[in-house]
Amino acid sequence: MFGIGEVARRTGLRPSAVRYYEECGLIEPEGRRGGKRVYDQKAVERLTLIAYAKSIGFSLDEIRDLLTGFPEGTSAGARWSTMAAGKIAALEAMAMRIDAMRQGLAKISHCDCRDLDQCAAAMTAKKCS
Amino acid sequence: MFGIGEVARRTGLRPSAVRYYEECGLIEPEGRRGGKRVYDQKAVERLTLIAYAKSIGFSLDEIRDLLTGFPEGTSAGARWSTMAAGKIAALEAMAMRIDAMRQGLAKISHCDCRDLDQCAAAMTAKKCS
DNA sequence: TTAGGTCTTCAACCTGACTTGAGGTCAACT
DNA sequence: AGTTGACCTCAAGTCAGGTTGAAGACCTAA
Repeated sequence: MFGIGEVARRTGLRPSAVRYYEECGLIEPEGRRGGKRVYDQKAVERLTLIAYAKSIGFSLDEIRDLLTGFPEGTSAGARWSTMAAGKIAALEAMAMRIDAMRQGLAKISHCDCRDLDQCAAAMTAKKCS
Repeated sequence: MFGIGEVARRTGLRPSAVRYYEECGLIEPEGRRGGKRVYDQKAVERLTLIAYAKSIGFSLDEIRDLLTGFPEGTSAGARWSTMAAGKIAALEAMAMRIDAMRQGLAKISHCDCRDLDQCAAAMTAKKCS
């Protein structure tokens, strides 16, 4: 049994984040002892899962769906792949966006306008090389 | 000479955004007429430039630097390439981050854990395939 | 007894780029 | 005279994912 500080230490989160996740409905302490939250090993595991889900792009709302938004007994694979479907498309879009930004940056890096005013004028005229 | 609404229409921005850019020091109206902001063609061009800079990843703070943070007479190319240097690295990092997320998503999509608890336990044990 | 350490709650703050709303001005048209 | 419509200012709200601070409770060791 761990206090919130210990759970935080074990998961790399901060206590305030753990409380915040509780407020968002992602996790509940196993109980209270003298008013203090008490957690078990499963909480550590669940928080690790949450941290991982976050790292691959899920919002807290989505993670709550992942954890509680499926019929009891739905397999992990089914949950994950349902949730991942839209995310992958979003990542694809983001990757294309980044590529466009990179090309934009490359283009303006060898701009030979005299000054920004000329550059701006060229842009407005849609003639900026 | 245009009012703020006309300038906004020509640049695809909203009047509130133009006022906000003014507050941030990115642009000034050419003057006031009866209390109302009045803009010239250069303002339209400058706002177009601002919108473009935003689209390739610059923050408003960075755009203010771009416009006003160089010695008078610095060429457009010099300004852009200075500003772009760090951005390109940041984009690279972001692209790698997205790739990692994509791989994470692909991995968990064919997870064969019975349920999320098992999946979480496997993750904590660093044995999640 | 007192200090230290860990925890509690609740409200307020933070970032960035705006938007929204209230309440008012002003000129033009009917 | 009245009514649009475009504009003004200033304060506050929005989004997410938390953090920070104040004020207090509780336990333990010196």
